[in-house]
Amino acid sequence: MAYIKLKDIAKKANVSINTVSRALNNKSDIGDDTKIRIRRIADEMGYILNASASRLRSKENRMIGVIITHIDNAFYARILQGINDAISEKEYTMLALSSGENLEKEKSLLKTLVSNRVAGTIIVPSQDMINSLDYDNIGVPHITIVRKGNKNTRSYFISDSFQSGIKAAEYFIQQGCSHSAYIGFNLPVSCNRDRVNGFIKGLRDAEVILKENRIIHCDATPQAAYNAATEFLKNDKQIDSLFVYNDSMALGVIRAAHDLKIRIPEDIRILGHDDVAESRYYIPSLSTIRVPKYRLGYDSASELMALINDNKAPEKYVSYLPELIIRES
Amino acid sequence: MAYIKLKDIAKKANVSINTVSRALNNKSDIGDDTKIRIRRIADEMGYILNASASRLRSKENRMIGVIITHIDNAFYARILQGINDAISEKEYTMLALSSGENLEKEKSLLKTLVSNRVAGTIIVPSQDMINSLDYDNIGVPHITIVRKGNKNTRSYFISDSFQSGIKAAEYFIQQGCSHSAYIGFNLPVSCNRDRVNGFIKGLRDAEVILKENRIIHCDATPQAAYNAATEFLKNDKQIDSLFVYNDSMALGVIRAAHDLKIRIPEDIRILGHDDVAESRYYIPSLSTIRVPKYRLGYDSASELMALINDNKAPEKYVSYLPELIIRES
DNA sequence: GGACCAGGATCTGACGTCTTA
DNA sequence: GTAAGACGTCAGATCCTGGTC
Repeated sequence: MAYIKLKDIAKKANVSINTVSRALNNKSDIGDDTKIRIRRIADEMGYILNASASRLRSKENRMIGVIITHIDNAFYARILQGINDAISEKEYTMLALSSGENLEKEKSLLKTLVSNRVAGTIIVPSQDMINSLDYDNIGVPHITIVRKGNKNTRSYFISDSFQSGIKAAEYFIQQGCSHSAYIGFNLPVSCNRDRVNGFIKGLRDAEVILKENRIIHCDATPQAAYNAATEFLKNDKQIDSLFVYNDSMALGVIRAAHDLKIRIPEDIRILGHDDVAESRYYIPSLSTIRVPKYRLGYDSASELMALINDNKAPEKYVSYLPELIIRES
Repeated sequence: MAYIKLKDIAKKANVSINTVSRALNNKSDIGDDTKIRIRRIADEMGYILNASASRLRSKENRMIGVIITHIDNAFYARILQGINDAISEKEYTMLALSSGENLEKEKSLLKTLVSNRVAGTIIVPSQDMINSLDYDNIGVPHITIVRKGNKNTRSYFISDSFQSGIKAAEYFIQQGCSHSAYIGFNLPVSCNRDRVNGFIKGLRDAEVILKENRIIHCDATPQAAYNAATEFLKNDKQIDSLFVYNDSMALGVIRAAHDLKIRIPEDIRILGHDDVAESRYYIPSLSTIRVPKYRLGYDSASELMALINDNKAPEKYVSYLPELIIRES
C-alpha cells in the first residue's frame, strides 16, 4: 500500500506541492481559504506526514531519546512518566530504550538515538563509576539523571544519595538502634556508593561503626535481596536495623525477616529507598526515603527542552534532597 | 555541529559515495580490501548513519511501534520486555508509547507511529469495548494484545480472561467459600468483562450466585482498590473470598483487610491476577492467576516479525491459558 | 501611467542515502 | 567499481496579481 503524499494532494487541489506543505504546516503567506481547503482535502485523503522525509529536509526532530537501565522498574517508570509529561506539552515524543545496565548495550543504544538524530537525550548512565562513554561527543544535547556519571556532562539531575545515607543513619540512631547493616546494589553505580558512604558517615557522627561485613551487595531484585537478607540475618542475630538500596529489594527483605520470624519493627527496623507507589501498602508498610521521581523526570526534561531551544543554556546541576518517610517498618 | 556523511567518507577514501554505502551495508560486489578500508575510515571519522535519509530512500524501517496503556505498570513492563527481546534478535528497535487508556490519545499516537512509517505495531487497545479505531486501515501490519479489540484485527495474543474467571471460581468453591465478590477495573475493557463473566459462570456451575452488589469496579490502582475494598468489607461482613482484577489492586485489598483486622486467609481469601514479580513477596504472599506476560510479548512480537517479512502470513489468534498459583492469601 | 508594494502562490533545488543502470 | 537520479518534504528565491500613490 502506498501512502498519500503532498504531490497527490497538490494534484487534487490544483496547487503546487509547496503550497500544500505551507498549508499543512500552518505557515504565513497563504490565504485562509486555500489553507482550509487544502487541509480538508488532505484529511479526506487520509494524508499522514512522512516524518523521515520531513526530518531529512527540515533538520527538525521533535523526538528525544531516553536511556534507562530497566523498564520493568517502578522507579524508572515513574521518572519516564515525568519526562513524558514535560515533553508532551511541547509536542515532543520520547524514544525510551533500556540498557539492562550493560555498557556495550548502552553504547549501541546511544548510536541508535543519534542515528535517528533525536533532538536531545536523557540518560541514566549504566555502571557510572566505570562508564567511560563520552556523552559530550555525541553531538546532541544531553542530560544525565539519577547518577552523576564519570565524564563531565552538560547537566545532571540526581537525588542526593549521600544525604539519603545520612538520613537513614540519623533515623536509626534516633530510634535507638546500635547494630545497623546495609544491603546494596552489586554494580558500580554512584548512587549506591554515595548511599553507603552517607550511611557510614551518619553512623560515625553518632559514634557507631558500620562494620565491613555488615555491608552486603546483591542484584537489585526482591528475589536476590530475599536470599541475601535470609543468609545474613540467620548469621548475624544482633542486627536491629537494615537500610536497603531500594523499595523493591526492601520488599524481599521484609519477607525474609517475616519468614525467619523476626518481628518488624520490634526486632529489626527496615528502611527502603525511593518510595515507590506500592510501598505504603506493604505489610508492614515500608518506611523509606522518598525521591521526587516524577519531578526529577519532569524537571530534567524541561531543562533538556531549554537546551534544545537555546544551545547556550547554562549547565545545570540539580541535586534533590530526599525525604525520610516513616511508616510501620 | 555537522554530522559526517557518506560524501565526506567518499572524499577521504577516494571512492564514490555509492561505494561507501555498499561497503557500510555489507553489500556484495565490493572488494574485501576496500570494504575494510572504508569501514575503518568511517569509524575513525565517527560516522553515524542518518536513519531518516536511509529510511526515506530504502523504505525500510527496522522499528516497530508499541502502544500500551500505562508504562508504570509491572504487567505491561514485563510484556514490553518480551517484545523487546524478540525484536532485538532481529535488530529491530521498539518505539513504545502509552495511551493512558485514552482513545483520542491512542489515535494520535497511532498517527505518530504511522508518520514514522514503523514496520509494524503492537497495540493494547484502550477501552476496547467502545474502541472503534480501525487498525486495519493504518497500512501497517499490526497485532492486538491483551485485549481482543472491537474491530477485526489481523492477529491477537491474549490471555483467556474467561478462563481466569472460571479458575478463580473453582478455586474458591474448592476452598469451601460461599460468599464471593469481585473487584474489577472501571473501564470498558474486554479482559475485565470476560473475567467477571467467567467468574459468574464458574460460581453458577457450583450453584452459587454472584450478586450484583458484590461486583465492584474502581480505578486500577492499589489506592483505589484499598478504598473500594475498605468500604465494601465494612458493609458486607459475610464475604469470604475476593477475586481482584490485578495484583497491584490486590495489594491494596490485602492492606484494606489487614487494617480492618480481617484475617487472610482464615476470614477471607484473596486472589489476584497476573502474577507480577513482587506478589510472591507480599505478606501474605498473594495467590493469583498467572498470565505468561513475557511469553505473550515475545510471541506476539515474533508473529509481527513474520507478518512484516511475509505480508501474506496467516491471521493468528492466540489465547493463553492462565494458571492458578496458590500461595498464602 | 509608471513605480512600488504586499500578499499569495510557484519553482527550483537540496537534505543524505540507496537503487538502478 | 561509477554515475545519475529518486525517495518526500520543505526552505529560499522568484514570480505573479491587483491595488496605491
